[in-house]
Amino acid sequence: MTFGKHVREHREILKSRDRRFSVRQVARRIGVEPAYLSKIERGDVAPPSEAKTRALARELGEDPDVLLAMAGKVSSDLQEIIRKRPRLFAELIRQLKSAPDHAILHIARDVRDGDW
Amino acid sequence: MTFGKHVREHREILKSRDRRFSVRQVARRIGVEPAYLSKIERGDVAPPSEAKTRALARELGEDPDVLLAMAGKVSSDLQEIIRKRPRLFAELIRQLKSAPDHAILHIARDVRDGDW
DNA sequence: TGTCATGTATAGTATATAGTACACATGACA
DNA sequence: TGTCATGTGTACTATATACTATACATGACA
Repeated sequence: MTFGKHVREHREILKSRDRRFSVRQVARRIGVEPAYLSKIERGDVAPPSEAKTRALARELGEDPDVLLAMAGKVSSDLQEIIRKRPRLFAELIRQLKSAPDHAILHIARDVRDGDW
Repeated sequence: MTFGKHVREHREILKSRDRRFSVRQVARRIGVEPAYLSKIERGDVAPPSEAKTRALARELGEDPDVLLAMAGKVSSDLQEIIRKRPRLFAELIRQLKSAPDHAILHIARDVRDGDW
């Protein structure tokens, strides 16, 4: 599923229940021209900037990290965390490349619970 | 320490022992114009692309992830790993933001040893 | 049946990114 | 003392990114 199709699909679902989710109105709320959002949804142009993608996620009630990923981006706050300790994070992330989901989830939970 | 100063410093050290580490010769080996490398080292222009930064790291015997971090970038292979499972990695990385180095190292070791 | 909002086609713009090409002054050194 | 490599100043360039602005055809609906 491409970024555009995904956005269009979700927006259409919301629109079917609330007509404030038209291209024009959503565009207005996220701060872009309607024609631009239209082109984005049809894949006519690349996904928008991180800021606009975040606004769109908020508007559609979606996870910004997921939408950013679909846009081919990684959140700038995550990048900053990695850049501060590149060796440590690079190694860890590459180690986790093929780890099962539950392992990653488990580690995150342990860290959150202060098991380190 | 900026990217440029760092590169210049390290290249100069190598050059003092081996004159093949002149701006011109390093530039030639990494595939850029000498004037461009000169400008990069003096911070006259932004750091080069990921590919050139990697070539430079190889040339200087440095960790590419570290040099990329100094260039304000995160390796594209890491980004791809994150983008494939954005929710999991986003949560984990944010959890680890203020974790001590040894904790991250410890986790990486556990994962490598298959303790998951 | 007029108006109003809708989606979209077309054309254009500003800024950033990632460099090249060439010329020139300087210092080493044979 | 001529030549050669060195570092760098100046002037461009190509492509990507991230949009805006305007106009138009269409369908709803009062």
